[in-house]
Amino acid sequence: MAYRRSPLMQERLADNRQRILRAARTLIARGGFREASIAAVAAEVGLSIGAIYRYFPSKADLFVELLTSAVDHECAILRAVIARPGTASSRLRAAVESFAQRALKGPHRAYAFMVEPTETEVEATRILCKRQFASVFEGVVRAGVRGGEFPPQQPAVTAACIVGAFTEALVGSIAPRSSGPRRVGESRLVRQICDACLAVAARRPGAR
Amino acid sequence: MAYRRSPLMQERLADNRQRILRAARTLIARGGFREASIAAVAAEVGLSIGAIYRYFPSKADLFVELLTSAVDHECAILRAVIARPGTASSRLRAAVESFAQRALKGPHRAYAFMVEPTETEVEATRILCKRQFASVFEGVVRAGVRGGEFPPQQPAVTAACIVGAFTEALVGSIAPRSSGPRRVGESRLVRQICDACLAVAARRPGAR
Amino acid sequence: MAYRRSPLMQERLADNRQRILRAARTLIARGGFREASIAAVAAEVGLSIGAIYRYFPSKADLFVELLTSAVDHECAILRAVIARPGTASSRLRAAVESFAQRALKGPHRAYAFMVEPTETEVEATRILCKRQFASVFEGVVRAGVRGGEFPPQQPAVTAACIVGAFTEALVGSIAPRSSGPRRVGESRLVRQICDACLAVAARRPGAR
Amino acid sequence: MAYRRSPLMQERLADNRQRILRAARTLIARGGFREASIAAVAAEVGLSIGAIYRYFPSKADLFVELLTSAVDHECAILRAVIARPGTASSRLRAAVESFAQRALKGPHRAYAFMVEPTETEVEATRILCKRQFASVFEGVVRAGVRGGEFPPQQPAVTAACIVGAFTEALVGSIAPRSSGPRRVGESRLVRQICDACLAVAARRPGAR
DNA sequence: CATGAATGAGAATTCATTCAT
DNA sequence: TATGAATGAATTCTCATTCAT
Repeated sequence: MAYRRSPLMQERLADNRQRILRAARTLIARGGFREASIAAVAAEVGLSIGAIYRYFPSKADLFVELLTSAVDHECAILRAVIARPGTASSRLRAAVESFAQRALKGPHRAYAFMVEPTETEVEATRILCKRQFASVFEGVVRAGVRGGEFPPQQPAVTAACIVGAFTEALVGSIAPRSSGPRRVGESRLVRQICDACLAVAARRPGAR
Repeated sequence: MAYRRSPLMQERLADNRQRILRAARTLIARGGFREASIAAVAAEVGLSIGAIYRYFPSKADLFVELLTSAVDHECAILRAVIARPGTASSRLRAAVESFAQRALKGPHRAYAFMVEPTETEVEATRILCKRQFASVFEGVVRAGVRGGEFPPQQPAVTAACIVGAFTEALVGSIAPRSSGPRRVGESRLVRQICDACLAVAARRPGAR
Repeated sequence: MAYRRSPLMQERLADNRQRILRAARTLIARGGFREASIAAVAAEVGLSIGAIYRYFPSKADLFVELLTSAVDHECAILRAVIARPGTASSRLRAAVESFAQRALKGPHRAYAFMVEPTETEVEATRILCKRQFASVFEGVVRAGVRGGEFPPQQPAVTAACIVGAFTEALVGSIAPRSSGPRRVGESRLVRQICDACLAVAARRPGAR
Repeated sequence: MAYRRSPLMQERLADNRQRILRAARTLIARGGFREASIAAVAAEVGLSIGAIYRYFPSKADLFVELLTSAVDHECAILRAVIARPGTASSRLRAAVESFAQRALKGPHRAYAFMVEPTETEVEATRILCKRQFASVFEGVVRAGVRGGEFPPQQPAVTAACIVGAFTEALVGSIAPRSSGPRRVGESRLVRQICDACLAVAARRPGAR
């Protein structure tokens, strides 16, 4: 006698998880983690506060998943870019360029994901994510070393340096309130960042 | 006329500001900004909450000063290192090495100062600090370019990449709870980071 | 679909705003604004502190609304009294009498609303309220002047004097802790106050 | 062997009480009671916080005395004005005019003394002060009644109405933030206020 | 006798989480 | 099963008053 959920409704329900994540992303893009209270997320999705807790056991869990999925997504894109044929150098450059261009599109969001803090639990996840993120780059570097394109090195360290380099260079021109005058010349910025990252991988070991 | 403070008391009073800053640093090192509530700081110094406000008008002021002084101190050291005679390359390497070695001593602290987020006001200060920090490196890079040691480039971007590279490489292996297994080989890590940073400055402009 | 609130709950909820206002009024009547901390109000309603903030964004807002609604209510009554047919004199007298009789019922409350100071924001509202209040009287005075019943004058000043006169005369015999012996003869007091207010409006310009 | 206080110093000490009161008055004139914390008063006099407590057992006591002395002073002036020869009417008018002109000179201070709130203890004093203040006016009114110049009435009520009338009319154009456009025509305002107050005393009893 | 650092008891406000309906 | 009102603990900040020196 009860109403059956219409397929549409069913899809909507199945979708709720995604919609919540999407809403959280929107809020973060709008005003950083600080603006993304559970109440705000609920309002943004059009669900009740309680409903959020039906899908995520705690706020931390929500944000952990958010971070994880964002990084997963980003990594997938980068892996695809890297999988294309070409030298390690060209693929590394393409990956950095790809990331940089996306980050410059949605500054706030990139900032939050890369840098802005939250609860301890989320923080821990961010570190894991960064590692995962770095490991994508580690892949090309390692390939380049194997192929003799890059000199011997610790690819993990190189990858960390690369990720750090472009993050910092982007965040510097991205961070909130940094209504910088240097917003111009994005394409030049991107090129320089790519050069820098490539140089890190292609570096020649220095003096003892 | 008036009572003179006993030397002991006088020292204690003059010291309180420093003791508060020290306590805050301790707490930050222990658990990040998150653990450093005014109440916690007060407890750590052995003062009342109200007493903290005799020395700092607000929590933000306390942390801003903390950050500022830490960065000032760090910058002074780096500037001294950079001021020594030698090629731009050797001086850049020396600066990176110097920073890296210190960061590896107090990982948590470095993390909090470089990366961990806090209130908006402090965050804004961090951005300024990072710029100041980067400008030190920008100096050597610029010198190297002028001297023909490094190719033409935007020193500001290079400096950001360098700071990002070593921060990430250090903090990545350092971040809270990351009781990593890779704690080994610190000297090798430092060497690689130095190589990477030098490479960024000495890079050859790429394709396109 | 969703659970429906029981009518009882619904009423309770709809009522909470009013209950909070009522509680605040009670506390003010008991001990002035000073006794009406958010905590006290919460305790009086039987809600948690946080709950108050669901209904009012800040303490100031609560009190501003309290003041505004009290004055609105009072003004509505007075306007009704004034709207009745009759000479300007009789209507002015009726309004003052009406107010006086009500004020004598709830002395403390009248005191708090007319005189007791609070936070700046509320204070600002009180000034607006007083003006609104005075403007009601200004209306009759102006009518009386137009009709030749009262001599030419600045109705705004007259209204302020009238409001001041009856407030002081009432509050003076009313103010907190003034368990005065003069509580007697209320009807005579009211009559004298009415006479005084009428005289202000009907006054003949003096020397100079 | 101890240093003897120089006469100058002695005077200074004897004066401290007055200097503290003066400082408090200054602060109140500058920003109302809210700005007059014990620390601020101490700073203004150039004494230590502790020293204030040597002269006044508590903050409330300080402000009570402040209020009392201000009102005493004001009353003395008014009494002198009233003591001059002339009809009750002319003397009443002169007193109101005298007060009004002084109030318009130092708006903030008058506001604070007449209206702005403080601790309960001070509040009680304000009421006493107002009564004392009113009793000065009560005097002339009574004289006028006795001399047949004013009709029979309760002089206490009349006095309250008079004090209320001019206070309100003045405070209305005086209250903080009321950067009113009507700051003009002060002499006209004063005249109207005087007329109103006289009318209150000279009123004819109205309808039953 | 003076000093002013220190206290400590509030005050307002925020928000993740729970639970009666 | 969904709701969102209610909770309550945490946090920052204020200030009159005390008391060791």
